[in-house]
Amino acid sequence: MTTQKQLQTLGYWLHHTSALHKRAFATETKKFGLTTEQYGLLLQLRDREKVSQKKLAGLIHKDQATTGKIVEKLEVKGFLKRLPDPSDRRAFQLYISDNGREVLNELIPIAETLETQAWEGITAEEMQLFESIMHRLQDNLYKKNVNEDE
Amino acid sequence: MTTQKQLQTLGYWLHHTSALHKRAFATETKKFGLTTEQYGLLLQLRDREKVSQKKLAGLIHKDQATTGKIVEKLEVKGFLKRLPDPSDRRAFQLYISDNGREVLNELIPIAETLETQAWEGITAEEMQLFESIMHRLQDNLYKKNVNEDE
DNA sequence: TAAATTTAATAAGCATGCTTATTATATGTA
DNA sequence: TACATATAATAAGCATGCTTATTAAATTTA
Repeated sequence: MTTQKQLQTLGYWLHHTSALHKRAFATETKKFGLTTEQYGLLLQLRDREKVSQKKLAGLIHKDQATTGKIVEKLEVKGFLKRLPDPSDRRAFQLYISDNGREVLNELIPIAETLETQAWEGITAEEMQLFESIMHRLQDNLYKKNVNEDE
Repeated sequence: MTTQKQLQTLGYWLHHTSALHKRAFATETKKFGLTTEQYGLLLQLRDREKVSQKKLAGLIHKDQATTGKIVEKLEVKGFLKRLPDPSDRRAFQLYISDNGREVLNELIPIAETLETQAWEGITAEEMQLFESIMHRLQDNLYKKNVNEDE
């Protein structure tokens, strides 16, 4: 609408829409006290065992330091366990806990409902195209991140 | 690809793609030391005068506290000025500074180039559809944020 | 006008996210 | 084996972003 918006369309849309989604998730799941990031991390652990934090960081597309902080919080809440890696004393082996599975069982339907509501009025074809465009955007942006190491 | 991804498709895509864009912007503009948020805020001030922080927060879709922090950083860097509002002693009137305009003149072409590169291989029609889907997603998510107050 | 309520900005506390540095441990090479 | 290098995790510092509380000033109302 304004000239300004034109100038930062993609960044504005991605960031703003992402923020709206994050806020909606927070509202819906307030009583569980998990952020979208903690939820996403737990999901990755659900069907995996002995994952190191380094490996997990790759799975959730975050850096190791950030991943470590989120893991720490989930451990304090009792939703995952950090066991020593017998073959590498620097590393942990992460496991989701029973409490973690239980909270996921509550959160997953909420996340799915939110997902459904977010896509309301959007056809399957449109979703597919959206997905395909997102892939290309990610590829293009990923190349920019990788190629230009200072 | 995995079951996990299915479960948080939208949140994952929005957040991850947004992060890729933000990192690319940071890489390209490293020497100016402005974040995407600071850039977006300055853009909003470019063609406006006497904007309060409250008003500005609405323009950039952020809360007042966060907006205040970003304004503070831009003021320290000399890219905007905070003058007292003569009609309301609680409020400021914000103005972009000459230095702010100069840094925008450097940043805008970089942001535009990044935008072009991000959309590479995506047709004008696809962009339009993407935009339209984003609008609907935002509408749907916005309703969720507004309607369910506690 | 006086008291109650609202409002603009800020502060404090916490979570994510990035970068750089540190520590302890592994691995590779001489 | 000894030394150099690489690696997993953490710490510290800073920015965004949210929530709740505070302060001073504005507005409403009684």
